[in-house]
Amino acid sequence: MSKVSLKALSEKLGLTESTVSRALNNYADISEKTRERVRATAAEMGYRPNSSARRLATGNAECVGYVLPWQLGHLSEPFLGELLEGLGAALSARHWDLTLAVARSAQDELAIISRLAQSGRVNGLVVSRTLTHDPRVEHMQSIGIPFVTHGRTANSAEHAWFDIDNFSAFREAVSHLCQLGHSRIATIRGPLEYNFAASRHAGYRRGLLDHGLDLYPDLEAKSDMSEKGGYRAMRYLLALEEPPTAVVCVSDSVALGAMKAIRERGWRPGREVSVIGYDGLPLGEHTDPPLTTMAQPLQTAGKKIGEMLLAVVDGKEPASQQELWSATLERRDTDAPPWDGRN
Amino acid sequence: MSKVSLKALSEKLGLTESTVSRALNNYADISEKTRERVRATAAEMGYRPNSSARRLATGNAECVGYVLPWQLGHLSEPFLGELLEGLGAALSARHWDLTLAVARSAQDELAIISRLAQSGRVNGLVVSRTLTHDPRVEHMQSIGIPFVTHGRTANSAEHAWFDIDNFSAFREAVSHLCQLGHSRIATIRGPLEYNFAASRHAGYRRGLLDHGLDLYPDLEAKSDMSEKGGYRAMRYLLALEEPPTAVVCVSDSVALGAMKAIRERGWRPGREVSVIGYDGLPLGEHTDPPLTTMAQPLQTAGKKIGEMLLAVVDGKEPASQQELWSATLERRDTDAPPWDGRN
DNA sequence: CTTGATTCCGAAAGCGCTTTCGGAATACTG
DNA sequence: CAGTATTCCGAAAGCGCTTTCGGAATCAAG
Repeated sequence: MSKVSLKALSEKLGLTESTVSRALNNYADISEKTRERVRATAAEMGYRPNSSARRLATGNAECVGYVLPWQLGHLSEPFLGELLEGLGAALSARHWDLTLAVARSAQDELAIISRLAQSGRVNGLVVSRTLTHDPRVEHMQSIGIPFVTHGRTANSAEHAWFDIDNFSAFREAVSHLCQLGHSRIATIRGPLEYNFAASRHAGYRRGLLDHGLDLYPDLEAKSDMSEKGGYRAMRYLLALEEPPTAVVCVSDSVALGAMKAIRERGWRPGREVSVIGYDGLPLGEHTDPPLTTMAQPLQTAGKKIGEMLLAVVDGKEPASQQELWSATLERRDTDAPPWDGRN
Repeated sequence: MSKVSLKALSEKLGLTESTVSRALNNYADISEKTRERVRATAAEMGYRPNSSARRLATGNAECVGYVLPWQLGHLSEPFLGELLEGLGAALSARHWDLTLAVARSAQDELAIISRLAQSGRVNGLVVSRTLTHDPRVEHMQSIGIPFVTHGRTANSAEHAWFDIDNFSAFREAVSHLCQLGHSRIATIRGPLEYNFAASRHAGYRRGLLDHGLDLYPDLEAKSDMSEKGGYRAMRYLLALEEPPTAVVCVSDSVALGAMKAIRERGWRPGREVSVIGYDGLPLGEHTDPPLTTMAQPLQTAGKKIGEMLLAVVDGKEPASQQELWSATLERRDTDAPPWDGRN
């Protein structure tokens, strides 16, 4: 692999390894002249410091890890690319690496975190899809490795996190429906262990209360994060004696399933039943009809997260690295006033 | 981070570092008894060998890199998750790591490949979305780092690759349309630099020839890999004096755009114009109407690729590590016989 | 011209682990 | 029981780089 070593380089230069090393690392006690000379021949010879050696000597991995959510559904993946790209961008500013920790189970996940952290392979970690009570967070805290979570937790006051304001997003979605004239508004919520699902659900309830509406347990259907789950939940809602005239869904994929159920009944999303999803997936523009959704800004989330992690690694107080962004209503064609039967 | 070192562990055991090391690494010259004793207290003390030290000593990075395609579109990302999960699975069998190389440009990409390879950070690489003439491949070959490409190239005889049989897939798609009775079959093709796009296009042409049909340049619309591109290309096709009765699209996302154009004209995909996409994206089930597509099997592609790369790293002949999988027609609702005007 | 302050570089130790080699202790032959 | 094989472990040298420290050379100041 790496053919030219520090030794080879220094011999060619007629200098000591230590001198060359310091020259390359911009130590002050190297004359500008030799520094340039060193740089030049280093480039010329194609010298690349051996990472392992460097990391061993400095005790710095120059690398952070991203814990890949296991069993991430097809549709939830638009995050992935954006996130990884952003993370990479933030890290490459320092020439740091990004290693992926892929686990097969929650147990496995903890073990992998331990290995990565304690073997000195990474200086920090980022985990996505936090649970309200997330064992990974406690684990990382006890290990003492810098980290930032993508999503808050129950004790997020103590750590660095990046999150979208799920609560406000759903509150706003419900408010929007109320202003359109709806009063029988259902929700299809996700597993409440997930912090984002719990927040969105709380936002839904708060939105109703804001407008003086009552909470009906019947109108709160639960689902997993899949289309199929949304489909089943919507069928349940449609089977109610008095079906809702609108439904807010924990995610776009769940909303997709819900729309399918609505169409199957011979109804049309955005007519008999308004539907609002969450995520702002681009594919929502191509559904039948195009799906109204709460769009979250994820273009630069990854970069932000990366920067936050670097800050924590640099010793910044974790609690100082917290960022809350907002989702915005993206109206397409599935939200409308309650149907009057005509049209 | 890692508190317990080999030294600490060996002192506690009353053994030499070297002995402990060999015990842990299953050397034959360590008695079963002490081996067990070492293992036990190692686990007890929570010993984790320092990766950098180990890598430096062995000269083995125990790590491979995945070159993240830059500017991967939203819709093409379903691959990403599957691929990374699979890669991770294959690597974790050996406790190897996966580091991500994210680039911002083609130039950048080559530089990053060099750095990763020549600094000894990775033992091998995998790159996706190959071009027919891919500079990355030549570069990796010249550097001499093991690699496998996700997609073939012009000189794929010489290296390891994993690919889907794009040619046959499109040939089959066209054949299917012919059997439905279509004779005026168009295509929306992607940028032909991409090997997959070129293959699919060649397959399209071959499919027509198979059925004794002529090739009409007018019916070959070009597009980038986006929905917008598909939209524009379809508008062009629809504006022809005699529009096609069927169109095969280089990807599902392009097909999505095409469907939009068809709907806008007041037609219906699968009625006036049949549409066949490629990828088998799950979201295709939720479009209007559900999109017929050539589905590629990517559940285990990542794992397979990982295993192939490990084989090459192990010294297996790269040319021996080549795998071609097939796509299958997934009929949904956008393929039908030419419309007779009724219904 | 001497002294003290600067510049600049070499020497050497060490990061934490692996691996070859040799030798002491034990076991096996006849 | 001498002699040869085996087991098992310790000693030591490195992997390729960083970093502290000290000293030679150069400079400015008196």
